[in-house]
Amino acid sequence: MPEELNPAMFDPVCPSGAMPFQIGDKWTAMIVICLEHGPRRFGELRVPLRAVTPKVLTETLRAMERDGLVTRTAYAENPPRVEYALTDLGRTLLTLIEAARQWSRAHLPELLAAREAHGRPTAP
Amino acid sequence: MPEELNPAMFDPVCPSGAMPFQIGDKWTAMIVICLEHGPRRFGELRVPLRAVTPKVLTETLRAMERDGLVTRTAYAENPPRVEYALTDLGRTLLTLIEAARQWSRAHLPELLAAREAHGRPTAP
DNA sequence: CAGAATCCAATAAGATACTG
DNA sequence: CAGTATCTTATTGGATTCTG
Repeated sequence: MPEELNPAMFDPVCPSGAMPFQIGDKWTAMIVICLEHGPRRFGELRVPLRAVTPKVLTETLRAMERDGLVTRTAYAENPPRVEYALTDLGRTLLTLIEAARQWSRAHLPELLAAREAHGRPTAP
Repeated sequence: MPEELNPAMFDPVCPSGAMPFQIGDKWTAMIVICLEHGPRRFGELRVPLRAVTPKVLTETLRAMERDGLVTRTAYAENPPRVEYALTDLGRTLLTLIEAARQWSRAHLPELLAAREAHGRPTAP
C-alpha cells in the first residue's frame, strides 16, 4: 500500500503550468502520477490537488474512466469509499509523462529565459 | 530546400485531435512538424493548416517566437516575404512529438475503443 | 466521504473584413 | 503576401452551495 501523497507535490514551484505540453486535460497527468504507486481515494487525490474543485476533479476522473485510463471502484459502505486506480492503458502514459519531465529538466529553463527576454521589450 | 507541404498532412483522418496530449497550444506541434525539414513561409504553413485562421496562426507563431522555439525572418521585399524556422530549442520538441506519435500508434485505438464502449451506455 | 447542481469568469479560437 | 482589427462564440475551469 502506498504512502500518503505529499501535499506539496504539485506546488507552484513545480513548473507543470509552464510546461509546453499537456497530457489529457489540465489535471490528467497529475492524477496519473498520483495513482502511479497504487489506488487512491477521491479525498486522497484532493490533498496534492487542492487547487482543483471537486467538480473538476470528478469531471476529469470520469473522462479518464471513459477513456479506459482509470477504474473507479465504489464500496457500498458508510461512509462511502471510492477508489481510483490506473489501468494498464493508463499506466502507459507514465512513459510519456517521464519523457515530458525529461524535456523540461533539460530545456524548460531555456524556454523560460527566452520568454523573459522577449517579454521585457514589449512590457510597458 | 524542402518539398512543398502536403495539404492533407493533418486531415481529419489524422487523429491528432483525439490524442490525449498536446504540445504547446492547439497548433504548435503541427507547426513544428511543418518546419522540421527547413524554413517555411507564412503562406506555406497555411496550406496544411488551412483550418487555422491567419489570426490564430500569427498568435501561435508569435508565442513560439517568444518562447524561443522558432525564428521569424522578414525580408524587405515587395511583395513581402517572411520565413519561420525552428531553433535548436524548437527542434528538441521533435523528440517529444515522436514519443507522442509512438504512444498513439501503440495505444490510441485502445483508448478510442474504451471511449466507444463507455459512450454507448450513457448515450440517449 | 464523495460527490451533484448551479452559476459565472476567463480564455481560446473561429468568422469576417480590411491593409502596408 | 503577410498579416491586423473587431467581433462573437464555444469551451474550461472555478466558486459556491447542497446532499445521500
